[in-house]
Amino acid sequence: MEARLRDILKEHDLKVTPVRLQVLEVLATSEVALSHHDISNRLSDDSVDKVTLYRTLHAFAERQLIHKVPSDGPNGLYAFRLSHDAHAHFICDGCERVYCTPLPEAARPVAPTLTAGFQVTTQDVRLHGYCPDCHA
Amino acid sequence: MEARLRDILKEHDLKVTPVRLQVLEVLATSEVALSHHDISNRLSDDSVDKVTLYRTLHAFAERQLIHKVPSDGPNGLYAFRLSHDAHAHFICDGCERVYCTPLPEAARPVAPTLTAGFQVTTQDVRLHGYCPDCHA
DNA sequence: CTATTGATGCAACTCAGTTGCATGGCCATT
DNA sequence: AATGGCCATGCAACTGAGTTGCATCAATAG
Ligand SMILES: [Mn+2]
Ligand SMILES: [Mn+2]
Ligand SMILES: [Zn+2]
Ligand SMILES: [Zn+2]
Repeated sequence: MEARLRDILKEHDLKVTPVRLQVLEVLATSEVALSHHDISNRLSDDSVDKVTLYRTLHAFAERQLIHKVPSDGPNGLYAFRLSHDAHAHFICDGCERVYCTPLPEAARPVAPTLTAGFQVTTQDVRLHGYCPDCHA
Repeated sequence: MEARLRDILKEHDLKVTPVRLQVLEVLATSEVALSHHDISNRLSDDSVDKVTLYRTLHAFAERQLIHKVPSDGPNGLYAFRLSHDAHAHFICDGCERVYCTPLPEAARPVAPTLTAGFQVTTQDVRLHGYCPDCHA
């Protein structure tokens, strides 16, 4: 496990450190997008400074190891990047959790020609609803 | 103009006040989504308290007069609600402005059957690119 | 093993947004 | 037109996310 994480960091030109290994493990094994607070809580070593965690997240995002997820709430969410393809974010209106899911080719909106002059480069879809746990 | 704004407020069961009229005018005449700071700057009466403005925005959003736009940046954006239909948000990667635009029926992603158990109720699309002003 | 570079920790700060409370203005009733 | 209830407003103080500067320490190259 840890050997695999070491490799991921090296492949992205990131120095291997205990903090980074832990943070990466938390993100790589989570099914949902996590906030700074969430991650901090899940770290086995609870003495990691908050600033260090922010900087770690920035470094990971810069190297495309993770990505920041647009959220409705006030604080940022981060998720491990599975693929670079267009994907969707499923936001559960029950538990507020955000699932980062692949989006079938067929369900992708074709970049529409909006009002003339708007040039679309990338797009992403946000789905609201209820996750398995919250399904009424 | 102002008579029209008064009507809109009344139709949404909101008491008519000078602050609300001004804030509504700013939002109703803007082509792009605005932050608390943006709105504050555009108010003719610059003595409006920031808390009052926040509460005004909450009241408007609660009554569906406006809606909060999911943004990448740290602060919230608000836009006048044109229709209740699914629509897209165009985010200019040049000037950072967010345009709230209708989305052609054909370009709407069909709620995909994700992993079993996820129930989709609503969806919205985010488009990144360059607006007319920033078009290279 | 040593040197360099960058990762970490700590303190102080900025900024968005919130809460409690007192005052004042909108509007319904008379 | 005057009265009064209710809620919109303003002010002050607070919370919480995220940032910046700087000193120290640890990961890796030589
Ligand atoms: Mn994602
Ligand atoms: Mn919108
Ligand atoms: Zn849920
Ligand atoms: Zn632009």
